[in-house]
Amino acid sequence: MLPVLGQLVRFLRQIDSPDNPSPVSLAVLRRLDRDGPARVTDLARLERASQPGMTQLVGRMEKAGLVRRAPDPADGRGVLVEVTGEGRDVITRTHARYEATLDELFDTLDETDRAAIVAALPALERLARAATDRQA
Amino acid sequence: MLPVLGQLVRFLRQIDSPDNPSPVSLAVLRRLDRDGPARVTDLARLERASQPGMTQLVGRMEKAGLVRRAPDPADGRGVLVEVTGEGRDVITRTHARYEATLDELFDTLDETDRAAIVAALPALERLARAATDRQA
DNA sequence: TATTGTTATACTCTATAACTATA
DNA sequence: TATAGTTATAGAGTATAACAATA
Repeated sequence: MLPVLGQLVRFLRQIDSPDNPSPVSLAVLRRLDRDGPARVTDLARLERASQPGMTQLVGRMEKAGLVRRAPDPADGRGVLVEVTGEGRDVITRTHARYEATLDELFDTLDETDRAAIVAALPALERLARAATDRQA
Repeated sequence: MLPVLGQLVRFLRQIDSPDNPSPVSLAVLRRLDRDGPARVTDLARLERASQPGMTQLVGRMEKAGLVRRAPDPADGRGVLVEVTGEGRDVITRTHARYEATLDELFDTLDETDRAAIVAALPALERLARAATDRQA
């Protein structure tokens, strides 16, 4: 199972594009889009990155216009990171690109295989959630 | 489907360990173990890396004792890269670690979900192969 | 000339340690 | 003192360009 997943994801990652966000960057964007603004410390913890690493990533993303920083009104030490419209566009474009490639591969399979994968998706999603929860 | 795969694999990658080979490094080790010695150029092509990148990766792996280099008797320009016993040990340990973690997650699912995933594995494997073939 | 591999160089990403500002 | 964030610095990983050796 493991080599299967590894092959798939390394392939997806190699889909080149002008604005190819790193996996962590995309994960941060998706999280901000889904859950709203978050502090650097929380992003670092949730994405299993160091706090300085997250500061730097957020810095690069801000420079690229994907997020913006604002002081946390509730805590003078804190910073709230928020996704921008351009950040949301990147999420949309990246997902569209990946989905298109996946669909293309998917179409090379026969009906039986496609049905088996579709039937397993909810279970795989729960497996992924178990993995995520285990981290926290 | 994509976020599911992304979550799973990023999680697996975060399993920390004293000797955590990079994904490409592990892929090279597995290939050498499965198919025998290979030239740098072929490894670069097969793993979608640049030739200098593969030279450097093989250099690091050789330094770590995972592979050895030997002149290609059939071509004075070529170098044959071969996995060592220690390299095979790393494959075994890494897979064991990953499989153990996957099993642990797997056990949190109910019987229906587990069956669905098991049933989809051959299809997922063909999907991964389609991805790999598309590269070549 | 073409191919194999390496070296030179640079850039991205990430980490640990040291520091600043606020609680 | 503890926490939030940043800066300083270093290392892994990978790329393109230039080079050396062999076909």
